[in-house]
Amino acid sequence: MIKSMPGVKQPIVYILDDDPAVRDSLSSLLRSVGLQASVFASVTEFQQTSLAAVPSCLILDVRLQFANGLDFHRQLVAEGIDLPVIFITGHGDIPMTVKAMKSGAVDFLAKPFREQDLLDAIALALQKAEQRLAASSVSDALRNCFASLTNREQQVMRMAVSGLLNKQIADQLNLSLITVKIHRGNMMKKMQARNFAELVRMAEQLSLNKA
Amino acid sequence: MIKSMPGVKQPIVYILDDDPAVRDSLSSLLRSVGLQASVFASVTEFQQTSLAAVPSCLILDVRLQFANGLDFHRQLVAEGIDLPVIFITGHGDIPMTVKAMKSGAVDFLAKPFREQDLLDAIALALQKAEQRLAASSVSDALRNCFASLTNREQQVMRMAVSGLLNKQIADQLNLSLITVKIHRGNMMKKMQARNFAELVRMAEQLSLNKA
DNA sequence: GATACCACTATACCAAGGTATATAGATAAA
DNA sequence: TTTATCTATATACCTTGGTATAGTGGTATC
Repeated sequence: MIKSMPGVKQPIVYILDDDPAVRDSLSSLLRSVGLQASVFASVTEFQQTSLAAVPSCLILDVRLQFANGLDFHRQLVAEGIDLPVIFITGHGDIPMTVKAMKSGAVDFLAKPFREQDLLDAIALALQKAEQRLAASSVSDALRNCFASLTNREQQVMRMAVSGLLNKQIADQLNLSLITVKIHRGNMMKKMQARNFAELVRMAEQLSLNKA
Repeated sequence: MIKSMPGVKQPIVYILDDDPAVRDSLSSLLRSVGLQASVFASVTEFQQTSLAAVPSCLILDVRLQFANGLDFHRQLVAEGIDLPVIFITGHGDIPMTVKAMKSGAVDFLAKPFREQDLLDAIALALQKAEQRLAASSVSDALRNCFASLTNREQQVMRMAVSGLLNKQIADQLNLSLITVKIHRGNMMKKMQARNFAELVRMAEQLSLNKA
């Protein structure tokens, strides 16, 4: 059903539930469809694990022994860990569902649920994870390029993409025109921008205008 | 509580519910906090109304007499009518809630709910409506500028922001260099772009690269 | 037929961008 | 000490962008 494609790494489904029976049944369900599962009994146990750099999602019980799944989800989001989350719960209600979905959960399943519903949710979550991974790897590459610039080159890039002429940049930085041109040329090479339009779009992705 | 600010038009809250008692109680609740309400008993009645160009949201009953609120919401989204929607229902369950939230609803309230919860949801919805309105008015202005360009000028703009040199544009369009320069100059004036970087960002907003 | 708009071209000129070569001071690492 | 990197500058040269002026031809509107 789920084939291992060349180039795309094997996805991982994390399961965080304090009930051993649930952990077992879920992980065996996942294995039966060829998905790799990784189970955790507590928030602390999960936090001690470093997440693999593959498309992954988290199946999260709302009511954990020592924690609230919703709060933990919000904490993950606040920490910038963008892991698609699927909630499962035995004691759900509508306000809880709304809260979970507002926080960005992919799905919210009340027990008992159909296995297929969970598998569908996982498929969607992993798809989102792949997209985010692809997007972040692009912007990672961009950030690396930008970080490889010297301070001056970064300054010149910011000012250039904001629309300033070389002459204006030179005035504001108290430099000669030729110096600005050279910084600009080096910057374009390091950023691997084939033309100025491309550079402007890179700056947009890096949100250089805002910061 | 909700003051009429100068410059910001009076928001409208649409109410679509087939129960007259609900319509009455909701609209009097809204009026009591100074909000303008506009009530509808059926989907057809709502569709016959042209929406005002002010921040607005829709309070939508899930179970209507001749229609499904969730489906109607999806239809609105599909038609590009981006009106923040708050669902209310007397017979809700978790899957229904998930479906509504996935479609982009602002909130989902099961009766009986606290009045304050609804008012909070409305405040959030109207805030979103304002943001969308502001964003769309900006891109409307941009689209008007772009539409005011002649065909040639649009072509030249697309090619310029994709990074092509005037010479390359001239070759591809079988024009002389000077003709391209003139189209480009006229285009910059009409787009009110102060520099090329700004033009690239305008093109991004118009998503000229995709289409 | 006059007017307006669009598209296209040419000449001429100036401003701006970009590169190569060469030089030089400052600083930090091997 | 040598090496490397960053910073800054100058001269020279070429390409590209942009504008003004002037003119041609087509099309549509009044």
